[in-house]
Amino acid sequence: MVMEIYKSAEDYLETILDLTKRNGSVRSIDIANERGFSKPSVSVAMKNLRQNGYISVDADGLITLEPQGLAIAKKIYERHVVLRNWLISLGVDAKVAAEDACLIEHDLSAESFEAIRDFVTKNPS
Amino acid sequence: MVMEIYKSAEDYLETILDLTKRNGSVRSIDIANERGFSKPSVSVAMKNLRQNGYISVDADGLITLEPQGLAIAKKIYERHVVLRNWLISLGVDAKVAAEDACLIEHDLSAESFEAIRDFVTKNPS
DNA sequence: AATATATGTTAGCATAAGCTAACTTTTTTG
DNA sequence: CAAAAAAGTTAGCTTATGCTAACATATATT
Repeated sequence: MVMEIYKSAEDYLETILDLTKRNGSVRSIDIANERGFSKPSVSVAMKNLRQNGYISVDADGLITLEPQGLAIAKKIYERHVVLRNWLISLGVDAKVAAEDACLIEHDLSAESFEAIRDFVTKNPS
Repeated sequence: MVMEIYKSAEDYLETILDLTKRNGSVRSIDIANERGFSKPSVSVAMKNLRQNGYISVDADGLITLEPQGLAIAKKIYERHVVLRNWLISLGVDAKVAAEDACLIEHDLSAESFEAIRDFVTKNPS
């Protein structure tokens, strides 16, 4: 059975990567605070990610990205950065650009994303 | 109470506008065939759109966009066209561009959409 | 006219993803 | 050390949006 990865899972993995970079370590409560979700919502989401091998959680509750989870997190993170920078280059406010990047970073096909990335690369703002 | 309009509702309204342009008239079954949804799914969705004043349905089952519904349909349709053309101008395959436009046309803020529209207008492919 | 097909509806189910309430467990602090 | 605070979990609810099964109604064909 092929495990499908959902938008919310992608977002959680991206958030874990982001918080790891910023704070050095991540636990459920940090994700809840960062995203504005309740503790139970994050708890259940982490349980799913753990059961599917995307993350591991040590005895102290510290969350680590497993290789498969890290790969997804990096992919979404790259998309986020590229899309945000591209919108900013078109004159969109940085905060709005970041929000919109969050909303579309999951949906774009690889083909479209790569076309945008190439465009941004060739037309630096 | 402010009625919130959901992505699926926006998509249905856009589909109704599209089919009206293409075929002259629309009924539930046309939408089901066009979108690949079951008849009951469309039936329930049309009931909601009707109850919220977005569409009307005559005795023969022909669907008409009411002013509020038409406004939303046009908005999403314009977004679709602009986003699709923009992706095509970046070298994305037309079919993929249309699919991706469908996925992101609901999420973009007005600010980002207008920035893209301006860019496309000033840089015709 | 009778049967077959097409269309529409209702009821009930599934799933993703959030929530609160209530609980346990762990950590901190006075 | 005892009490309080913080963190995590479980159970059960909600909502959007799709589905199938079963039925009703309308249209078309023999």
